[in-house]
Amino acid sequence: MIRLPRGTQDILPGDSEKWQYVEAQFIDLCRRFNYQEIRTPIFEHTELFQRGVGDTTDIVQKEMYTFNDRGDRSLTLRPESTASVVRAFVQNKLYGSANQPQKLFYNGPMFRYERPQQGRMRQFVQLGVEALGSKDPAIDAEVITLAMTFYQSLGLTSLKLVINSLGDKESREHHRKALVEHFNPHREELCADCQMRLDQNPLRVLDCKKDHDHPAMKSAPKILDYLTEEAKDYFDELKQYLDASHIKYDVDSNLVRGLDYYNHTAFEIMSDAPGFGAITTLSGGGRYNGLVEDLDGPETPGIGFALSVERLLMALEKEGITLPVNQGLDVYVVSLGEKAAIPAYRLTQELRQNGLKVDKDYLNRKMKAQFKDADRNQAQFVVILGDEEVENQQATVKEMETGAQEKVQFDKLVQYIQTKR
RNA sequence: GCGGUCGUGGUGAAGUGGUUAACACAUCGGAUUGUGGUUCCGACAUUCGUGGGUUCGAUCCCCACCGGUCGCCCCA
Repeated sequence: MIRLPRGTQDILPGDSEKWQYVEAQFIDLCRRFNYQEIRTPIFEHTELFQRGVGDTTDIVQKEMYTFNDRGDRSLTLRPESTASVVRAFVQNKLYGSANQPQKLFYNGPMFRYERPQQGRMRQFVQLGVEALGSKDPAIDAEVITLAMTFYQSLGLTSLKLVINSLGDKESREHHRKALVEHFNPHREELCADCQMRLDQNPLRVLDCKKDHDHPAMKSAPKILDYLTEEAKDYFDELKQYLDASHIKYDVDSNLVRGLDYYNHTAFEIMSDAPGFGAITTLSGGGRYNGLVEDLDGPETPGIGFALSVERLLMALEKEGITLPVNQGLDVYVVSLGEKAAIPAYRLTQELRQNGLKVDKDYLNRKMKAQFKDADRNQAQFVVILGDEEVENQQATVKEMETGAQEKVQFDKLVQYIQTKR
């Protein structure tokens, strides 16, 4: 038997309805915020991610699905969407449009070669938005609000929004220097990973869980203390906007995002619902001023976020929230004997054409078994057709909940059901 | 990529080095020639993730691989 590749999953009936529901809700919310959908390819030139996501990131260094096609081009299954959206923005000259800022949303599978575990797949689905062309902190707040509103509208309550500012280029330079100076004397006491981070990306040392309790960690210089006036004002304004819309948040000066392109605003939304293991991050995002230029576009600020549908569904389950899906049939048509076969089929179609959700038996089952099937499908009505009904052109209609049944002329059947349901 | 743990029917799960692999749910058939969600009776794994090895003999022991899961790393 051929099994599916590691880290992928089949989404089967019973679950697929949840996916459809969640995606539909997201699209609806994006429309209300006036974000429009963009669809970009699932694979791109490898170089896009190397330049866009950053060569030093884990994603690029060890998690990409990269292959050469028959024309010997190096292509990569997208590990995230921001780089692709920015590429499309530049290539299609969306910056030239009168429609600024460009507010875009997307929905699709992403691919990362990682060791799978619950909530971490090699193919996973992200919903996200990108807003390009504005550096007003109000739009940062809007993006964060959109994310929080989405989760809340689905009924989630165990949410934790964490925000931080990574500052602008100047702030980061100063902070970086301070970090290196601060940690260098303690170099030998830090874990092996941190020793490497200290050279490559000192900011990440702050994110370490192993050395979390090291005294040097607590006294480490905080990025927030190194922000330029401008960056500080920006962060303060963002907080004011969030406060004004009653979005609760924690400021965590150790929040560092894994991709190179982030600056200023960074945020994560986590779930502290009981039962979650190591993975609690539901979504994350931030500002990426400079990325458009890095990808050969004109100077354009941007901010966005992405959320994982897999983790969202997990969170809903952990909180015991059931989505309003899987409604039953309006009508199940039971047919008995050869004479009823064609009339039953015809009536089934007629009911469907009138907007009703209808099914019938296709296994030539006995009446009892057909009723069980109707039950399994939570049918509100059963229409019974046998020799007698065909003879008189009258169906026997049974309302399942009450058990009451009546004879109804074939040509009155649609109307009868529509008025009774 | 590293470490731990697990892998028995559609599902949840017992079990043992030796020819009957429990049990429950689901499913199907019957009791009840045309009526469901109740009850009773019956059926349902030549097979225990895959491959190899040890053995007279392995689902049970050993090895490898595959897959799930947990932790680390990192993230969505």
